[in-house]
Amino acid sequence: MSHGPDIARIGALIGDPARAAMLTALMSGKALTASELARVAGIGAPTVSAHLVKLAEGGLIAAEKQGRHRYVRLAGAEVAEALEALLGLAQSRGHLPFRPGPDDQAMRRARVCYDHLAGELGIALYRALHAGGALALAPDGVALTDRGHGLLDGLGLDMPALMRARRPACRTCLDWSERTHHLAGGAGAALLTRFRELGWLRPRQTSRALRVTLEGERELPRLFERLGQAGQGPPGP
Amino acid sequence: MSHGPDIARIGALIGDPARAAMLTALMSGKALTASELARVAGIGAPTVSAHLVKLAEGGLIAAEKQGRHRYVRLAGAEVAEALEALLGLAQSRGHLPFRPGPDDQAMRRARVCYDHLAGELGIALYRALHAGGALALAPDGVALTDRGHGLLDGLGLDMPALMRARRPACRTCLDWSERTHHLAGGAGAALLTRFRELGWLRPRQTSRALRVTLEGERELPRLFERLGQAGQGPPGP
DNA sequence: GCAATGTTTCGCCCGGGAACGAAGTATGGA
DNA sequence: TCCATACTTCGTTCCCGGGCGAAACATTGC
Repeated sequence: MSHGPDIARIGALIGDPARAAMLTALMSGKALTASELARVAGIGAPTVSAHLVKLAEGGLIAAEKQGRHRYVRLAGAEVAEALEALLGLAQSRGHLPFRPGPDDQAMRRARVCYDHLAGELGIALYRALHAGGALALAPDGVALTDRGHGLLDGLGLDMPALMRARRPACRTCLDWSERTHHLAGGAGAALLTRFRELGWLRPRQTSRALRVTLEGERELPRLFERLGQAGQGPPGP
Repeated sequence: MSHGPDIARIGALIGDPARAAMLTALMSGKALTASELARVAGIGAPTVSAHLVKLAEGGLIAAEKQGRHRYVRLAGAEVAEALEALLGLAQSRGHLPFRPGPDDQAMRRARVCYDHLAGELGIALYRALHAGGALALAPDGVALTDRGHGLLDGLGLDMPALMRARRPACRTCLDWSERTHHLAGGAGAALLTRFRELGWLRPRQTSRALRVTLEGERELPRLFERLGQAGQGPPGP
């Protein structure tokens, strides 16, 4: 009898189409209400309620009552990472949605992955940071170099808060559409927030895909180039 | 309606206890026969046959007839990585096996993760390589430095073959028991093979856990120290 | 050839669980 | 206070899918 964690319970939770749709919707990072999830999953309110109980028992979601609404979000970045890994596997195995619609292209361009940026833009950001010498390998993953610290500070991120947080500043996450890594962790989240503050990216109502504004189209490539060129100088520590 | 890959199909495949047991057993990297899988999963031969059809249709396993046996293995490193991610999530969510037996401790010490080393020893290997400056951040993950190339060559790995292969030499994989990264990819696989050739690690019949031989107990820590100290010199490129 | 072993196909049973309608409970607003 | 909204609980239905036994099929060895 083989040992190890009980993978089947989690698989079964994700394996139901309605629950999978709900979890995928929650990958937007937004906290959704039970009735919004019902609409997303195409099922009735009682059924959603039952599903939420199971997902909560399984530790995949966290719910919070607020007035007469019940706001639901993913239980944490860990859950999001595992879901993203599964999305990647599904993608590579050809388990695609009914038909790749126009939304699909928007998803590949830029989307929210729990709380950070994914898709082509997410990859470009990661590559630029890497090229600029902002990232270094740490014994437990990726870490910010001094130069990276300076670059992000220059972008207006609240670096003291980032370093104070319990959450690791840098993580990597396997991007399902690009099949390579993008930046997650506290810094990844802060960067996405900043891009929204700057009006470069806007969330959509219906999907995880992000809309790139005109300013974003102009400024983001410029930023990536600037970050990447920071690496032309002498290498950091 | 949210878009993206169809995560539910894969979840459902993994969500059945029998199939989950089979997949977990296949994480040993060994190709198992249908009847061996039946014993592992505790079900009859006809049921296994049906499961194998589904897993193959889902792209999770690859089967190969050889005489009157049917050898089954995971469809690739991608599948193994996603399963390991799920194992990690299950672990962190407290979805543990019935009781943490003695096997459990062996699993945490050293085990096979598809074709490379995982567990405490896997982490120690990764840390040593990192400390020794053998690994560097690449735009698409982790890469071997020149020094790393030399170190592995010194260990007797067939480096030309490794570089020639289509498969990336370095990947990282999230270790479920240690909650941090270990080395996967071609180099990870080659290192495990080498440790077995050297008689430091031996596979077990029943589980993914590896037995550390007396030589292994003596030589592996020594090796890790040697690798780590390589980094004391001037930093590589 | 025949027996032994390994795997698949077929037919059947059965349980779990997903879904809904209706009724019950909480919250907010008029 | 009374209604509307949001969610949950209960009871019921129904179907999907896992499981097995028996038999068919395939391969090896004697």
